[in-house]
Amino acid sequence: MVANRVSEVLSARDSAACRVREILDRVGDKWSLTVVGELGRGSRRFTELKNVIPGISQRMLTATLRGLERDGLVNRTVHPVVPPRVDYELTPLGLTLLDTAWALMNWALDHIEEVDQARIAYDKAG
Amino acid sequence: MVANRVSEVLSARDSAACRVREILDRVGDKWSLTVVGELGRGSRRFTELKNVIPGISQRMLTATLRGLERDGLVNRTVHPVVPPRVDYELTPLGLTLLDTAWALMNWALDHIEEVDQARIAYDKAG
DNA sequence: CTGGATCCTGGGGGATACTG
DNA sequence: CAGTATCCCCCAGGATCCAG
Repeated sequence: MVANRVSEVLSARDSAACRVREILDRVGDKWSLTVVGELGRGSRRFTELKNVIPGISQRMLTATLRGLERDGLVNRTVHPVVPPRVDYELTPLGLTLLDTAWALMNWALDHIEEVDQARIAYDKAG
Repeated sequence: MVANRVSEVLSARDSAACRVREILDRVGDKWSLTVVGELGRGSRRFTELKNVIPGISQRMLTATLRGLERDGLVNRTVHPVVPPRVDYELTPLGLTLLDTAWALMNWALDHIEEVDQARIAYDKAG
C-alpha cells in the first residue's frame, strides 16, 4: 500500500484530481473499456464490434467510438467502397491504455463470484 | 498484445462477458474508483471522504459507499457515540482492486495532456 | 446492407432542507 | 456528524427511422 503519485495528487485537492476524474468518466465506463479491450485484439469494423459486444445499441456504440476517437484513443478509417466499410483501431495512445483496461476487466472476471456472494449476503441482511 | 483470458471470454459472447460489464459498471465509474483510491490510503470517515473528494455530493457519496459496501469492497463501521462516527475501510476484496484502480488513475494522470491535445485537434477539425 | 441521426422516456445525479 | 427525503432537471441510452 504505497503512497503513490495518484494519492498525492488526489489529496492535493487541486484541479488535476478533477481532470483525472473527467478522464475516468470517459474511459472508465463499461462500453469504452469493452470497446478498447476488443480493439486491443485488432482492427474491427462497426458491425463487427456491434456483434461482438452483446447488449450495446448502435447509438451507444457510435457515441462510444466518437468519444474514444475525440480523445485520441481510436482511429476511424472510412473506406470509400460500396457497401461502405469503416474500420476502427487503437491509436498508440489507445494501446497504452490496453494493459490497464485488461487488468480491470481481469479483476472483474476474477472476482465476480466474491462480489455476487457479497451482494447476496448484503441483501439478505438488509 | 497478447490474447489473454479477458479477450477470450469476451469473444465467447457468453454471459460472463455481460457479468464483467455489470461489475465494470459498478466499479469503473469515477466516484467508485476515486473512493477506492482514497480508502486505499487508509480508513476514512464520511465527512473526510466528502472533503477530500471535491465535487461529490452527499447523495452520490452515500450511494457510492452503499454500492461498494454491497459488493463487498468496503466495510462500514458505526461507532455508537455522540456525535455519531462512521468509518469506512477497504475489505480484503477491496484491497485486491486497489492496484488496478490506481493503475487506471495513473494512466489518466499520465495522459491528460495527450487527451486534451487530441480533443482540441478533433474539435478544430470537426 | 452499412453506419448515423432523431425521438422519447427512465433514472442518474445535483441542490436543498430536515432528522437522530 | 452522518446521513435521509424531496424536488427537479438533464442526459444516458433504447427504439426507430434515415442516408448512401
